[in-house]
Amino acid sequence: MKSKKLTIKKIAELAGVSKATVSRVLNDYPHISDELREKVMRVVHETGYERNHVARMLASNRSNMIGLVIPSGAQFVFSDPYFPKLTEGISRAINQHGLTLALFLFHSPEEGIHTVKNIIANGLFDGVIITGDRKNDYILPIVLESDLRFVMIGRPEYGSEGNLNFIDVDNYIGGKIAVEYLLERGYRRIGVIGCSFNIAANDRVRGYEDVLRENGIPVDPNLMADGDFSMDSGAREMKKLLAHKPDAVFVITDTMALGALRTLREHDICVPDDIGIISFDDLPPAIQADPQLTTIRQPIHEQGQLAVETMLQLIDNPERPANQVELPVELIVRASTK
Amino acid sequence: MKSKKLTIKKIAELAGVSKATVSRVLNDYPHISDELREKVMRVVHETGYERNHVARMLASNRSNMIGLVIPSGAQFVFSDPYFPKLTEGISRAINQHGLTLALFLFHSPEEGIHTVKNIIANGLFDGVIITGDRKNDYILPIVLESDLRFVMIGRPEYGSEGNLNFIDVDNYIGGKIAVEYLLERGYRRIGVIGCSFNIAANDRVRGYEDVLRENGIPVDPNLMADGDFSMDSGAREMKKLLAHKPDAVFVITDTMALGALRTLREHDICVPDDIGIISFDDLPPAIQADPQLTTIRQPIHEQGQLAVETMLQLIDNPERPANQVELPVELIVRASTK
DNA sequence: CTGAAAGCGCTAACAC
DNA sequence: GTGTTAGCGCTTTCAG
Repeated sequence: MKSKKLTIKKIAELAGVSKATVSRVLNDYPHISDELREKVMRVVHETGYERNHVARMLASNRSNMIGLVIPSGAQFVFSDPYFPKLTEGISRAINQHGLTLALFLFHSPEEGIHTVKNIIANGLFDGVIITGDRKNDYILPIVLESDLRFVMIGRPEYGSEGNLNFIDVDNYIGGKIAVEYLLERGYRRIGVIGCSFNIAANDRVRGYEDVLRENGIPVDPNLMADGDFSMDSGAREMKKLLAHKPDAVFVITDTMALGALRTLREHDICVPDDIGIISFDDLPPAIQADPQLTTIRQPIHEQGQLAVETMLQLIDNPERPANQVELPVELIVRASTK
Repeated sequence: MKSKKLTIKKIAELAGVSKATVSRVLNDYPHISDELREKVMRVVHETGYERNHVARMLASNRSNMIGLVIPSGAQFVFSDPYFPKLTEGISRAINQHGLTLALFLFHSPEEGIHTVKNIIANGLFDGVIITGDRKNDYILPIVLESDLRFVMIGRPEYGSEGNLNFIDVDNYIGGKIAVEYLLERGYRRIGVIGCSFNIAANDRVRGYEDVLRENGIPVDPNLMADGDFSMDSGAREMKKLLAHKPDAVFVITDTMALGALRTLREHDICVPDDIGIISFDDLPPAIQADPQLTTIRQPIHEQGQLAVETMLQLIDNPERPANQVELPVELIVRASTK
């Protein structure tokens, strides 16, 4: 237990300079004589002095803390590996830039609203990264009212992009690629399991519809099911779809695809021979599945990285035009399609 | 965009009292006249004033921020649902107590050491929760040197508990229960897939060994495999075990059990008829598995909750005797045992 | 029970 | 280039 009480003042005394000089040295200011810089740094190293974050925050109005807001009900957060992976990517970037990451999970919309209002009010964070591409997002309106800096993971609803910063993924193209591949492999009665309340999911389904139309195949509502991102919903919706005998299904999430696979197994329907399955994400479960999933890979890690970098740019220059990115996706062929 | 610049000073003026009084009201001080209290609160509500966190921190030397340190390589963090669930539980408790949670993931030991040193140095956090029950923990020694408050999730190595605060789970008992159940169901050649570098895993395996001995069954090293918590290691170790023809295996983690199941499926070995599988955790994959896993449930959520509460007690009273808890576990029978 | 005033440790003008 | 001096917004003695 060392009870240090080193302040910038003490360092200044020891080095025989002013507090201001110490501060400048520590903040890498341009015009300082090498002599003083060295003198200060020596004392700093000898004493093991570290600046007090809080005092810096108060004086500089900058905390180097970024919040990660995950409004989705907490149940999603640990039932779908998407969020852990995203968090991991963000954390990596955060560490690289010497920031610290605060995590906000909500267990009810009320909690979310309350917490976000708090974040805004106490002005502790340099900015927040907001995940979730739900339609009717309840967080966004609150944040928009404030002057809290934020970047979104996933796009806002079409038409309301304004000059919001967001990092999205090419969900629409991904949907097209998936269905095009299915057609290419000879599948014809292609179903889809989507999720109506999610923007990304909608985009993927839109890709599905467009490809069918482009190929002169009618879009059959009977072949379109509506899940909720959970594995169970995948299983349930697949069951419904089965009644209409699809020969392939585009499940817009690996996790839901796992559920679909379960249903298929229960019905002794062979994948990929009796029915082809293609999904979206390429998370670990895609490989762990049996058969391994053909899927559209989205660069989750990169999304996190980019979100942090965008945040940093935003902090440096609040006036810069918004960063609106759509990261490319990639077809990964495995064993769930023939 | 409302550009509020409400300070305690302004509130004091509006309410016609001193800053100190406002501060006292806001901090629920005991002896204030109802009249003043009310006057202040009215102004606060009307204006929507919120205290500035940072200023409070500086003045009070308390941040209400708790760090969650997850030293395990980041790959574990998103390949095993354990951490997401733990994080979720902690987050819930954090929110309930009006704290904020900072998340620290490391991508290399160096990063971990550096970050932890930083946490200690800048004195920003009221305390940290440290997960991971690795033997030879590299974080612990650093933290012990400092006066940073911390509570561990998972126990430290035996003999070094001292007066450390930790929230563990009854891994040893869990191991015993698992193997006792296997014996009860008539299995006799029982193998185990453990993990040598993890304390919790060791405890579970110790339970395994002891039950066998207690029942006069020799502990056969050939039936003991060493995984690393990954699904792949489960698959790999099961393959090795197969050479020695176990009729049941206690896999000390759901995730590894999933891997084991994969191997078994590949070899057309039927679970639970040809071989019984029992695991530990009871995470979502346990239900998603085919067959669903008989497993020992550990209360991950509760662990998080307790860790936060312990932290809070520690902050209030640093001198209190250490809280060393072992939460009970529970047998959950499903379909992977006959 | 309430107010005045002194900091918490640092940064950021402003002078020199 | 470097030092001086105000604060940042709040809590917390210390009087009264």
